[in-house]
Amino acid sequence: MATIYEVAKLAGVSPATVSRVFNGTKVSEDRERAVRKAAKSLQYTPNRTARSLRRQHSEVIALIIPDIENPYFTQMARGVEDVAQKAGYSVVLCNSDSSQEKEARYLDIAMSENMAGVIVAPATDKIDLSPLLNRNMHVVAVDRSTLSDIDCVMMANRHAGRAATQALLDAGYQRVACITGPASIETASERAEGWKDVLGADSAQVRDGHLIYSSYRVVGGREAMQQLLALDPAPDAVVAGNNLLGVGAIQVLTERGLTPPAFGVAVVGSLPFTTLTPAAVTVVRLPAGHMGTTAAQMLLERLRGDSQPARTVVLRNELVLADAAAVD
Amino acid sequence: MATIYEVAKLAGVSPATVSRVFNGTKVSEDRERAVRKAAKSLQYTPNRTARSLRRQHSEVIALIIPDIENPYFTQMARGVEDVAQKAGYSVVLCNSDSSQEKEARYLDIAMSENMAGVIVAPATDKIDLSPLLNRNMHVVAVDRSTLSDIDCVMMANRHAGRAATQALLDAGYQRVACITGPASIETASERAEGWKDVLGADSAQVRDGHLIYSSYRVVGGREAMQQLLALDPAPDAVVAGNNLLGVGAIQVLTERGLTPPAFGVAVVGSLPFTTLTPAAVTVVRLPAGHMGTTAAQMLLERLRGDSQPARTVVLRNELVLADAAAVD
DNA sequence: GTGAAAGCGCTAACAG
DNA sequence: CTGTTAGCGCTTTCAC
Repeated sequence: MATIYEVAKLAGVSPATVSRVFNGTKVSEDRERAVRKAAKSLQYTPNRTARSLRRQHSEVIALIIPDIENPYFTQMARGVEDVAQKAGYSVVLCNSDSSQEKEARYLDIAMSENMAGVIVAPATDKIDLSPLLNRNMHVVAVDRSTLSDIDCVMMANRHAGRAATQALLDAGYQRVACITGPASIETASERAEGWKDVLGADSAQVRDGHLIYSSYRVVGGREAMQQLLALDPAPDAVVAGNNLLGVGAIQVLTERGLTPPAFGVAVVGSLPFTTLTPAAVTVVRLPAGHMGTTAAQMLLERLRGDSQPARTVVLRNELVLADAAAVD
Repeated sequence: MATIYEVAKLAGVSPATVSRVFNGTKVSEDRERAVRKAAKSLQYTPNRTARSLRRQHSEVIALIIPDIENPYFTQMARGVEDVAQKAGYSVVLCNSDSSQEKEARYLDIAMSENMAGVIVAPATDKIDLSPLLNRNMHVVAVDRSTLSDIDCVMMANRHAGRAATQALLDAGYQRVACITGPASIETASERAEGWKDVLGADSAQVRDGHLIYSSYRVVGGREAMQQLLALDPAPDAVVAGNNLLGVGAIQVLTERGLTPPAFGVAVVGSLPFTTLTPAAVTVVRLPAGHMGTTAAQMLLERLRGDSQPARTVVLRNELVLADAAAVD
């Protein structure tokens, strides 16, 4: 691997000059030409490790998400990438797998690799960002808030829960149940709160176990839906707290011949790969990609030196009564 | 940020001893205790950048994929992660977005960040691995082969294409069309070859434009399906070359009231988030997760010094006539 | 505008 | 077993 010293020697200049050429500092035209030529002939690539060590930061942004298999998060990742790339940053995706431990490990890596910044969708509410913050690293939270005083971009979760529930009621369903994620996850409990808002805290549903906290996964949706169908009286509609829960619930319903609209379904979050009939399922679309771009923009501002107080931005969602399979 | 020098001073030992403690080299028990205590009180974290610079390699593996939004690849990523984690490596995911340029950029980063190795699903067949290989980096290809002489793990694509086509014929469909990805992508052309194998190169379908090369995306499936339905005579069944193509095709069919099995559909690749009726769609399941674990294992072997000739492993796929939504 | 030189934080000889 | 020391490749004052 060629170094600046070899390039310098070949070009007949000092290593400092080579460095300057690759960092945009002014260098006389002829020397620059010589350097570039030498660099090319030696296949020189700047060593980022050395550069980071010297500069104390790299040009890469860490994006830590709880579930790499959930399209919601990968769509968000796309958003982050799009804006980061344009600003000259690369983003590396880390899957915490909803594990606090793995998450801590990746946070540690981001720190000790001198990464430029991190965007994290916290796996739990116990995430500890203090080591990074003490080191003056920039971190922005997405999807879920943290205890730390940092920039944050979230969805209007409670509102989404309300909209989904109301849509089902408006469609004439009588007993609207709710399946959501782990109670310890903010998005899950907030969406459930939205459901309660509409039904009323003392309604029959809320009393009768029509609210199920499950895992944010397809299998969680399946199990919860089965539980709901075993109830007496059973619900005639359900609000699914996220996309995967929605898929699981619909799968079970379809298997039992209760394909929507025979049984009402509203899901919070898009169903990007579904093949369902249009208009059968209500979707409260969450702008995952937009969340990603917003978070990336906020991080970039910080990296550029912006030091205004921490901001929280809440993204509006969009009620879609029509085709659940529509492109997002 | 604390350094080993500060820890050394506080613990009353030399920096080398601190380094040894954090690298598993033998150190007397009392000194080790002193070092750990000092490290903890200073919140010391080893600086990976410095370590990589010195050691000339890091403990992270780069995984470069062409589409982060495709569950096929994220499932593969899960597989890679699972085995890498256990071996003490972290994996960072890079999305090349099917762009040769972005891919090159990430390859460059992997190289200049001294990463331990890379696993790449090539965006195009023109991928140039020589810079990495010249540097003696270990790279394994997944999903698609390269011109370089490296380890590679692939699916039995042609066989999958054959199986899908045959299943449709066995089910009684008469005119089986095929939608596949860009002809320049190996998996796409191979799966189409499988389709041709079954129908016969001089069959009516093959002559009549019943094979469409599209993009490996939902919208590509939609467009191709619309084209096929406009044909006269129109096909009565279709083989979709990958999961997203399958989703797009089924969406269009459903919109036109041709929900399978009214129109036959066989897809190469799983449909993890679909909500379709069981048994309506034939799926040739591709073991994406397994591909990931296999690739990671091969890479790890190389990192441990294995230098046997490059191997290519081809994974068997599995024909699933039943529930397309089944868990993989 | 350019070069010399001093590290960034760590590991790995090399002595002891 | 332990300390001293010389860099890994780069950027960046500081003089010229």
